[in-house]
Parts: sequence; structure tokens; C-alpha cells
Amino acid sequence: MSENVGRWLRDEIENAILSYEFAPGERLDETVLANRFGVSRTPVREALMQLDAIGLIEIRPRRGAIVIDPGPHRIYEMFEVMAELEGLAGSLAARRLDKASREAITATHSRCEQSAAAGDSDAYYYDNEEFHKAIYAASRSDFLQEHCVQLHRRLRPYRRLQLRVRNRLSTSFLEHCAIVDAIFTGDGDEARRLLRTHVGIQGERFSDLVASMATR
Amino acid sequence: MSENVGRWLRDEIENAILSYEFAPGERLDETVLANRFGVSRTPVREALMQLDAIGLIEIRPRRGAIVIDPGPHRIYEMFEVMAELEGLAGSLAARRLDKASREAITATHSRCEQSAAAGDSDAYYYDNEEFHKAIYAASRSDFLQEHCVQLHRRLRPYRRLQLRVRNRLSTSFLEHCAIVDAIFTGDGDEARRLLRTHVGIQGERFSDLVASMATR
DNA sequence: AATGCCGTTCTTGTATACACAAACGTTGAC
DNA sequence: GTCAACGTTTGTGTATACAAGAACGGCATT
Repeated sequence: MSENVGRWLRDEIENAILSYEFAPGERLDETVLANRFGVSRTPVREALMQLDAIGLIEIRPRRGAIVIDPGPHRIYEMFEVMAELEGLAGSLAARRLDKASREAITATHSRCEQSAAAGDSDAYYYDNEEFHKAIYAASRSDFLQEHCVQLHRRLRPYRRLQLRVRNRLSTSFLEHCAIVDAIFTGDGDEARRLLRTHVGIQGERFSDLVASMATR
Repeated sequence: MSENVGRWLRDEIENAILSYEFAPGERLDETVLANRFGVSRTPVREALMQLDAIGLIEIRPRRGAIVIDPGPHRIYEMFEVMAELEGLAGSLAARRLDKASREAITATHSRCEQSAAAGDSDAYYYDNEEFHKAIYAASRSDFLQEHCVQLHRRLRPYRRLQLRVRNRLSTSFLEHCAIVDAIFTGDGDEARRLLRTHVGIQGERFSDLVASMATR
């Protein structure tokens, strides 16, 4: 319960939004939320203001808060930026790699290998996240790392959809191998290039994404 | 007064922080702020929560809000990310350029030329900002544009310091020329490369920045 | 019957009050 | 004289009350 009701609520509502419990476009009533969580309106408002600042909801003056619906195009834009930031993280990681980061990447990478081999999509989803976070950390840039984690968080639901597609699981792992190789050999440009294409969604993968969003 | 006291306060306090009226590390007392702006504590708290979500201040539970002091290293990291995002914007702009964006870039570019020729550092500072914003817009990615504008905003005070250095003004303008050229000829990779080095701070430019920060 | 205006009601926005936690100062004891 | 403990003070965290604005529905008029 994180010390402070406002922050706890922020996380709670954020999770509810990211897990589609609060659907895009849905109106969030302060009183209803306050009753649901058993607190007064004040911390609810504080939580909503923060989510507005992050960009998850939109508070229209005197007209309440609604969950933002990014829509396919904007999600594509977000992946575009994510790909670029991950590319930067990879290129920095290749240049600045130290022993601890190397071990963290190796460890998460082999966990991905196991869940990919087992065909366990849910486990891979989680291990994949840890793998990418290990790369962010290896960039040794706190600011970049925080940005990546935050954007990753917002894209989480869509990534999950992506993994359902065809044999994306094994393809994804093969791409990881090449990425690890580039980082460990210190080839920053290659790491950047590989991560950009790994994270980005182009061509048919975009149509796949839109299709799976429509069926939600 | 933007409809809503909370948002107005957020902008007000944000400006005060970015213009160093509230120094890094300074504690922001809710009651003092409320009195200063002639409102109650509630909207002040709302504004502070938003600034915390953006990352400009840090609210430690039960210990008040303090202005975050990024410090040279973190500022360097922020410029690193900014350079990457601007590079992406430039590369997209080169690919997706349309008539309106082309005209916007041309217009802001020539305003930069005038203020650079006049040696008017303050005017150039402003025109330069508009020039970069024109490139963000030309990327035709709303998400990227918003991100760039927000980061640009946070780096604004440091950019201003940079311009004071030596004959950065004319150098900067020459770089602009090359960037415009790359974008207009559709050379996305070159635009990306040029913008990255234009925005990034390396080598002695970083020491210059640290030095001017110290004398503040 | 349809449209426009007015009033009611519901929700948001702001203020104020109260409770609780932390920090600092003072006093007493070792 | 120094350290610790207790009390006071200051400031944050939450709740509640009140005010103002927007949406919706009803009534009247065309």
C-alpha cells in the first residue's frame, strides 16, 4: 500500500487501465472510484491528475476523466519511438558493458531460451521483459533506462498481443541471440540496428497487431 | 488562467523551476505556495503531484516536495536521448515531408539565419526552438512530436547556456543548413546523423556546459 | 411534432478543517 | 558536559463541506 494512498491508487488505476479493466474511452467517476477503493475523493483526484500527466487518461475541465484510446496509429508511433530508444540503449550497452550487466543479460537471455523451448508464451512474455530491462540497465544511463521502462510499461498490453502471432516466439528468441552477440562483441551500431528492427513493428506485423486489437 | 487553477499552478511552478526561481534541491512548501498564488493548498498539491509525475520534483512521503537537481551527468544523459529522438524526427521528416512542413521548416530556418547574422543570441535561441519544433512536426508522428517538445522544454535552460559559448551561434546555423538540405533531399539517414551530432553534447562542449552551470 | 430555453440535478473544483507523523528543541539524568 | 527522551511545533495526508458549471430533461412555443 506504498505509504501513501494517492500513489497506491495511481498504481491500482494504472494497472486497471493497462489490463483493460477500464476500457479506452470509459469515463472514470471520482465518486465511484472513491467508493470502490474505500477512500475519499481527494486521493482519487490526486491519482487521476498523475495519470493525466503521464498521458494515460485525459481530464477535461469540468467534464471528468476518460481513459485515452491510443488507436492503432498512435500505438504504431509509440513502437516507433520505443524501437529508437531500445536501439540507443543497445548501442550504449555495447560500448559500456561491464561484468555485472553482462551477467544480467546472459541470465535473462537463457531464461528466455528455456521458455521459448518450452513454448510457454506467458513465461516468455515475462522473461522477455526482464531481458529488455537488462539491456536498458546495461546502457548505464539512468534517464534512458527510466524512459524505456515507462514506455515499455505502456506498450505492455500490445506486446502481449504480438506474441500470440504465429511462431513469433522462436523468431523473437533468434533475434535476441543476434542482439546479445552484437552487444557482447562491442558492435554498438549492429546492436542498435538489430534492436530497432526487433522492437519496431513493420509491414504485416502491424496488420497482425491491428487485427488482434480489433478482436479484443 | 487556463480554466482550472490546478493546471495554471502546474505551469506556473514548472516555469519557476525551469527558470531557476525555485533552485534545485529547494523545498517547496505547500502553504507558502498557496499563499503566494492566493489559493488554497488543494490545487497546489494537485500541481505538485503532476510535476512529480513528470519528474521535475520529487515528493517524499511526509517529507515534502523538493526540486530535483539533475546534475551534469543526468543532463548529459537527457541530451543523449534528445539527440536520438531528434535524429528519428529528422529521418522521418525526410521520408514523409509534405508541402506545409517544408514551408514551415524553410520559414523558421530563414528566421534563424537572420538572427544568427545579427548576432542576436536571444532571438536565435527562440528561432532555433521554432526550427526544431518544425522538424518534430514534419515527422508526422504526434507521439514523437509530443515527446520531443516535452524533453526540449526540460532541456531549455541548458540549451540557453550552450548558446553563450564561443561562436556557437554561427556554427549552429551552419549545421542547420546541412540538416535542412538532408531533409529536403530525402536523405533520412544523413538527417538523422546530422541532428544527432547537432543536438548531442560531446567532448569540450560538455565541459563548457558543466562550467557554465557551475558559475550560475 | 420539433426545437429552443430554462431549471434541476449531478459532478467537478476549491477551500477548510482535522489528524497524524516527523523534526527539532529543551530539559533532565547520568 | 553530553546524550537521550519527551513534548511541542510545523507541515503533510485525508476527509468533508460548499460552490460553480455542465448535462439532461421537461415544458412551452412555433
